[in-house]
Amino acid sequence: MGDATRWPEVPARPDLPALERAVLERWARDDVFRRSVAQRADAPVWTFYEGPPTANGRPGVHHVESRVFKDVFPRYRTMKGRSVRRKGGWDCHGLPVELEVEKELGLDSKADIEAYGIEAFNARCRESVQRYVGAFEELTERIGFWIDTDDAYRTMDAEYVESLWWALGELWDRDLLFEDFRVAPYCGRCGTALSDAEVALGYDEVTDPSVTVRLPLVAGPDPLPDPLTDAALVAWTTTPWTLPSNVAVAVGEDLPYAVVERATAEGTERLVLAAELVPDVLGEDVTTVATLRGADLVGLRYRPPFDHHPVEGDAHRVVAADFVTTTDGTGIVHLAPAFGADDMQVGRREGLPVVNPVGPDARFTSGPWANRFVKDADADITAALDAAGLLVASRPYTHTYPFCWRCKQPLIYWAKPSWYIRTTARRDDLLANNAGIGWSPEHIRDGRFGNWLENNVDWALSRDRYWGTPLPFWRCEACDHVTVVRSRAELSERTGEDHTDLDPHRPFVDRITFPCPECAGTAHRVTAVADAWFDSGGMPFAQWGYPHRGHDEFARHYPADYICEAIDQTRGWFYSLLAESTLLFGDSSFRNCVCLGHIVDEDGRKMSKSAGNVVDPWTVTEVHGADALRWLMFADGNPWVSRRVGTQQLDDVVRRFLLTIWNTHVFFTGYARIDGFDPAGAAPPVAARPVTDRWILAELADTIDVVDAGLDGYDVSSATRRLETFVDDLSNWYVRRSRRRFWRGTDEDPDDKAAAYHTLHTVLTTLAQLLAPFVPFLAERLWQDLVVSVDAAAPDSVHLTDFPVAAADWRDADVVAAMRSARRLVELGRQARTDSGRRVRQPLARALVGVPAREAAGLALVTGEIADELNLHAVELADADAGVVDRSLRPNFRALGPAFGPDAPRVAAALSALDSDAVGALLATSPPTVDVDGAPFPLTAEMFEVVELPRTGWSVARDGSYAVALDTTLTPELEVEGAARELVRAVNEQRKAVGLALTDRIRLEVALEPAELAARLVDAGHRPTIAREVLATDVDLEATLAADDPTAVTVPLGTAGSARLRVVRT
RNA sequence: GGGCCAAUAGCUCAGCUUGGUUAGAGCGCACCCCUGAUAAGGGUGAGGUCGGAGGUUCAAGUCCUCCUUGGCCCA
Repeated sequence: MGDATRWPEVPARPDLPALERAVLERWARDDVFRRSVAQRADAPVWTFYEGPPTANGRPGVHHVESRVFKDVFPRYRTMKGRSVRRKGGWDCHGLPVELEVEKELGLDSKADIEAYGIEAFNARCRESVQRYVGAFEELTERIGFWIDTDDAYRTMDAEYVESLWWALGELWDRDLLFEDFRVAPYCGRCGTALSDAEVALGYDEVTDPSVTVRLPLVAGPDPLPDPLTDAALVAWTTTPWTLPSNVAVAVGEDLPYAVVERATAEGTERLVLAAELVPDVLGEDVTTVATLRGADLVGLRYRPPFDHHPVEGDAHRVVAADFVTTTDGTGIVHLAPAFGADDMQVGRREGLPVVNPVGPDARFTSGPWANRFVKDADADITAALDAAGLLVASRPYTHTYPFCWRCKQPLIYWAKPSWYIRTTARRDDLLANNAGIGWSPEHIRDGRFGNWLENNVDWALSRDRYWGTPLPFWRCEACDHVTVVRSRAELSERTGEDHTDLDPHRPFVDRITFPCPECAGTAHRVTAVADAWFDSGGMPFAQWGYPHRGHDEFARHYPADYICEAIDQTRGWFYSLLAESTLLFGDSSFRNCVCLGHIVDEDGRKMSKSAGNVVDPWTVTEVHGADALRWLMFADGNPWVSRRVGTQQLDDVVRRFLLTIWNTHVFFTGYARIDGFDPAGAAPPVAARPVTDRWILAELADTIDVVDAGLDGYDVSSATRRLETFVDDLSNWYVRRSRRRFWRGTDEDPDDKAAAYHTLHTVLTTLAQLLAPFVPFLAERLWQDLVVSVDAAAPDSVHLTDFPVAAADWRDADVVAAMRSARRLVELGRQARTDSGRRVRQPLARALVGVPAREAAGLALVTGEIADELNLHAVELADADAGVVDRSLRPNFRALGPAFGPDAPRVAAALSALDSDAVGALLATSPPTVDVDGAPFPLTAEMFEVVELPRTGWSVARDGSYAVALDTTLTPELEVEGAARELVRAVNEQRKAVGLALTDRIRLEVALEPAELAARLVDAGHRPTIAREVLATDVDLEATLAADDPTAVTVPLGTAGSARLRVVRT
């Protein structure tokens, strides 16, 4: 062994957060992140896109989740030799930012904002975004997410906005942009449409008047078929105020409808509605005249309920729609495209007109109820229907309805002009590109995301807001011609003024006009801004300012190999990325996508400020450390299921995993210091090392394979599970079995000791590399202590190393299998010892073991391990021929099933029932054959397993095909040997009790009871063993120790007697 | 109302893709061991009709259908 190494002193109980802060300092001082990227500069590129977090609030634990998942795979790919640029990004625009600023400024509506001034308002938005960026950057660094925040793109930067302008220009040229009405939830008092998120804030249960109306059928080009003559459709709505705008009714094509007749004051009438709903709507007093399918009604015409508003085009007819159900209403749905998203969609398909007599204040603009808030007109409209003889019924209807979260007014759904991206024109491309994406979990592709794409609707792009990417559409006030401007340079050309330094935000761009290229008019910008999702979906090109600049970077980093966000982004970022790249470039901008579940508290509840169960990431990092949080994220269940984060889970990770690794490290480093182990010294060849060493190296090789394959396939679960198992194997089998090899004297068996040191050192350093992507702090500390401190030439950070590759001579399937059997047998042996009351310290002569036949040969490798672990002199394979075992058969259904089909269970039962002699007879025949109800069934060797159970009266434990029988006989020799072991243990305990160092030598004084035990120990040759084990230079087994000597202790020595002993340092 | 996911030990989760007759782990619990990893470590045990009902199959926790409950997304 060398002696020049300087192993660091490693504290038994680490302060993990402090350790991490020290690592952070080291990374910063040595510029490790930058160097890890720089040293791969010429390697093949692997591209990661940062899905920009909206910096409109302080970061929470859920941000940590996505950020550590964004970290682990780039770290891994870097170690695998790829060039992985980590460009950060910030999503700066959008309604959440505006709302935050509105709150700060005490503004309450768009009118307030405009009164405050758009320029000042947007300046505050910009400032608000920047305020939180700092908080994100700090947390990002603390959790070890390596991302280049200095190089980050910002969606509010002029170059970014210009890229989006270019993209919109491309879409315009390809006829993929258009303007049309869009129905959105709208507050008439605030004068603004609300986002889905805002609408979700204001749902409330209310009772509204619902009306059921008759719509008399009228003959169209063809006369009405017989049962429908003089009949009326029965339609139902909870928004009577939309009836004046009725243009059609919808039926379900495959639903059954009934024509019923009922008595009225004037005679009889015929009504048409869904057959299933007749009793609910009309009661029992009706006669069914005819039954037909919805499809039979399609195309029929009816008289509209009101005629206050001019209706152009082909209206007032029956159309089919798949959203029609029979859960309530009449199965005939009134359509007013101006006031319902479904209605508008059907209206587009059917070419229905839009009748919209409602103004931006949600009041009627014309007709008898002009200037009335629409919902206030419901009662009068119902009365008018009744007066016209159209009202079948009017009932209060209780449902949840959205209200404005600001002013509590009921919202209406209202059509307003809006810009759309014609994504439906590329639906097949979207689906095809989606099919090529590697989703995790896979079901996203055909499930949530695929379904969403199947039902794709055009992307509503415009928002009538302030803090966003202004749509670069300039419309001529004279001829309506639209000019799409792709850059500030183009704007300069068109205006003849220099706008190259323009801030391309409102209100600056709004002020710019230029001559219409088509006529003599002047073009003004449309006032809308883009949906913020258009910003983030454009990041693959816009982050480089492409195509105005950044051509090389774009070419090099498109598409992304990997992106990751929470699962709620399917319709957000994942969609906007796919839609924009499909429409602009024809392919998907990302190849693999990991979707994450949500974070919940330790009891599985959603985290929310109001519940007071929000876990602050800073508290976690300061109490448990970032590695603990990271490992919890990676190892707790699958990434896409919601994850519980709380003290209990974090404590568990620290104790069970991180500290187990640390304890192993402490163990190794402690002894390496004592022995001055030099890892550069000659290592015994693996094949020459003891079986335990070969075993742990084989397990290590397998762990490398599993972790490598897992990370390669974006599967952290199987990787972390394998690492947890490996760490447990290492600590609780390898180290525990090997302790003695480290602390016994170097001169006893130098080769064995060298093998142990080299093996454990290899394992720990490799483990550090395997852990590096997951828990970068602990991995770094291990690497520093185990490698950098003793090898000046080694990479000075684990994150600068290559991902480990298993050496060929580590792999050893036989040893792995044998050790698996051994550990199972040891378990049984311990059980047998417990049952028999023979504690492990008492040596026993031998055990007979039974294993499945295929494992018998390999068992020789590990019988020594079993004997040692169970403190046995011999472990022997039970031998049927020696007559000491009973044999029985265990059927193997895997082979029996296919061979015998329905007979398999009976054959299996017959095999299980055979006694030892019958088994012998069966094995003696060829082929082995079993009789079932008189019929012979010839068997193959695969169809059963021979179980050998020791026949002796020893202490037996059995599990399946494995069995252990302990010979519990205590001979005088074994008794004395047990006494020697007890004595050694007691002396060592005493050494510790009096505060001796591990290396101190002693003089041992022992008085034995009975006195002749001394002679028995000496005669059996235990004296030198005792001396060696307790580092005694002198052993006196016949000392005289006074009963009241406080420096002496009395201890029992098993069944042999007891001892009074004293240790004296020499 | 639609889509997707989940349901396995007291709790948290593996196992399901590729069906095989003994369903595993951690925590917790009970009992015990160890005392040269020691403010650590380890063992043994109890604990399961694998949400329910059908079906396919020689064989179902695993595949299929329906249902129940919870979650997410959308209407």
